[in-house]
Amino acid sequence: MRFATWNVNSVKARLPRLLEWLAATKPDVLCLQETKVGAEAFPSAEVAELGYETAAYGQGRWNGVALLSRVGLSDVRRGFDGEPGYPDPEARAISATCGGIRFTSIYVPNGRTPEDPHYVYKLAWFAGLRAALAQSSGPAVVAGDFNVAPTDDDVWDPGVFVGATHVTPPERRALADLRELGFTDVVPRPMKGDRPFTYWDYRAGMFHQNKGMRIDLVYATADVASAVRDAVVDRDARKGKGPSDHAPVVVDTDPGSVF
DNA sequence: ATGACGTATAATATACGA
Repeated sequence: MRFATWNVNSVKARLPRLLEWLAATKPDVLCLQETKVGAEAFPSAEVAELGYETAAYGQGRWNGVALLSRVGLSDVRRGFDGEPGYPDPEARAISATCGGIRFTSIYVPNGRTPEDPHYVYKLAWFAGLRAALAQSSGPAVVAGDFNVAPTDDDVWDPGVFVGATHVTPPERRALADLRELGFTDVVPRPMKGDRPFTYWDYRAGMFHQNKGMRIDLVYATADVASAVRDAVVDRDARKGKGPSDHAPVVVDTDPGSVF
């Protein structure tokens, strides 16, 4: 199986690139984030022409997540039990069973700054996600924009991030709490350079200088993680005219593995 | 060259992103 995660930063604005990428990469399952459309406006018909079923969860202007699958898509759940909101729950998580694996596409709250109420919300959201995942069992993949760089090696210059969100000990603790549930961080290889960054700010030529962050993560249960044969950041998708500021992470499991 | 911010909206400025 090939599965992937990609923060597309608006599925409407990215639709031509998304369709081109799907046709070329052919993932069996794709976790999308920041679709920025309501479920009714998701381009389901367009991706259906490429053989994909869609489950979308959106609220219009902000957030929005979706799952695309060509290996089945069942038991769709939007959000999760006990999900915190700001104050109301936002479209940040969607789950479905595809090819025997329970996939969850997540877009974790940004947090803005460690002093901001959104930072408290971010940590509460992680805690809620952890509690919900603790209630489930079986092969699972939680993939998406975690908005946390797991280590200092996952940002281009730790000095720049002193006092900033995405690198604080409580945020990294939230990731560790998920791993303690039995999830493995499937670290991809970079296509180029020494570190597998997945996000580069649009501004000031950050991509071209490889000043990025690894914040798009794939967390897999042991059965799935042990079947992984390759994982890569598709930085080609960050190139050219009109890219998202995030690159997809593409994971291949052993063809002999059945879940 | 990958090439110097982008997306969305009750819009011509503002919120948000990380």
